[in-house]
Amino acid sequence: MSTAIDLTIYNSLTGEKEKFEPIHAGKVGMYVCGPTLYSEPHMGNMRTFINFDLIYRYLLKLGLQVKYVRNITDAGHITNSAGEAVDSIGKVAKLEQVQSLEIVYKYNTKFQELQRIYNLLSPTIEPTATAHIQEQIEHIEQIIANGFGYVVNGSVYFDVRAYSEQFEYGILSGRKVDELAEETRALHAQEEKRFFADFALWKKANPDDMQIWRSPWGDGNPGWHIECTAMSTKYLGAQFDIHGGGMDLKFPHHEDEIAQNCGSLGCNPARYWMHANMLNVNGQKMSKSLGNYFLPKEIVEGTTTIFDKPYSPAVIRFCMMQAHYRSTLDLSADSLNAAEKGFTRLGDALLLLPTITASETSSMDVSALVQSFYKAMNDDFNAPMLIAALFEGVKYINALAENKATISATDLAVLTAEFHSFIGDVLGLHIAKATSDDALNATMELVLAMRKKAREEKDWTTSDQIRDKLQAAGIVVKDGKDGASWSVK
RNA sequence: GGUCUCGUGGCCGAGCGGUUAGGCACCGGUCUGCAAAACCGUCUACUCCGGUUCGAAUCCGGACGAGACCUCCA
Repeated sequence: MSTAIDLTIYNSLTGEKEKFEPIHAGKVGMYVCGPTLYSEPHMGNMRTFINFDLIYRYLLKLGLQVKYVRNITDAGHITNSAGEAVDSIGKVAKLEQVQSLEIVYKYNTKFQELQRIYNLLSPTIEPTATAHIQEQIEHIEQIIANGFGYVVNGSVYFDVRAYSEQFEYGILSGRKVDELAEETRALHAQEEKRFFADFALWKKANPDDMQIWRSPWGDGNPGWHIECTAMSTKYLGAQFDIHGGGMDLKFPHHEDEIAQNCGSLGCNPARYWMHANMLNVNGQKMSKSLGNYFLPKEIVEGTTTIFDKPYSPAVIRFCMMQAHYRSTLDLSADSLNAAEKGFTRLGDALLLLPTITASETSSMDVSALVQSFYKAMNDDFNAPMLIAALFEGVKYINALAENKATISATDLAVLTAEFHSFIGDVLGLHIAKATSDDALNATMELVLAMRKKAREEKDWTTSDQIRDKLQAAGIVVKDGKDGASWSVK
């Protein structure tokens, strides 16, 4: 279809929508910050991954050859609000009295399962931090050699002041180094740093650390940001096309990634920085520390206390797709119920397509409709606009089914192909077809034939009894113009 | 306190200078033995106050409100 790439992407780096031009024509390198495996990812985490899955899917739809790298953080010391280096995985491991790797393995298994449930395409590579300690060390050595890092007592820090003389620290987040000084609340335990804004590249091992690696500076652990620099460089090169992640990673994580990449290789790692917005609960960001989160599995199984019924992964995905990736989204029972009905309507229309017969001409400009699908997604992956356009198609399809509109054979083929493609391949929504259970199909055929006979004889008691008993068994009978149809609830 | 984002009809949520977003709900209709479902139609909003403009939800200023980040976070 639309072969020319006419994609616009909002670049967090410039704060503007820019025409997307890949470094290598026809190819895209994309890096997205993945989960830290010290707990099960919650629904908010999933929204980010679902959004980047959408982006990945659309890039593929455009015929681009995408190398999508999403890391798995299975080691690393982050710095908490008190300025202390913390190994969050080790912390959980200690609590549960197991080894770090057991924690990582446990939650990775869950994460992989969630990816299947929510129909996320697998990234091209999912590298882990622990498998790239050597690369991280090499980056740190280069940063030191370039004069942007210093060693103190077995730890290595990034020298923000030295860096600021040649590069702009704060280019992504809009922060100014001078202002940061006054803004930052008083921190403890950072007497090793030369400057308050310096951050750890390598942290000397504590006696009770569960995971320790050798380095030129002694035994220790990598800092929180360096793994992404090491892995993105290794798999995508010094500079690639798109770097994504959650909005909350903008500072300090992505800012520091830029600093490390510039400090080591002299360039910003990515041309386009993309940030997905947060999932809110009652107007507040869903987060572990606030405790206002629910798990992606709970909502599918109907075991969260927030919702009184389960929702299918496709409905949740659809609900999320109705909001733009850069907007916050409040997931509520109301919005999910609305999404459920809308999704059914969309799916029904899709299933109606094979029953449509072609005419000489089309009463609608199908080409324009299909172009509107592309136009929506080309505008910074505007999925809500795409869905609105799809519903234009739904109206048309319904009219066709009732012989109130016409479509040519060529247009029907195009519409069918693109409808399936945009719903299935791009939005990643799986439309359930009628059951493939032959035994059930045959049984239902018999039952409905019996009911039809009863109805013809105006035996409403039998007819209604069949309908009600089936409903109780979870099968809904719908009486249409051309006889009854059924579906499993 | 600093930096930034946002305030759209009953709800969710696009649009970001002039045209109906869309979905859900409501209401009306078609269909129907009844019901459900399905389909069609209707409703018509931009926090407030100024300004720019022929024209503003959309741009500028201010007020009020909400949220994010400021070394835990997707």
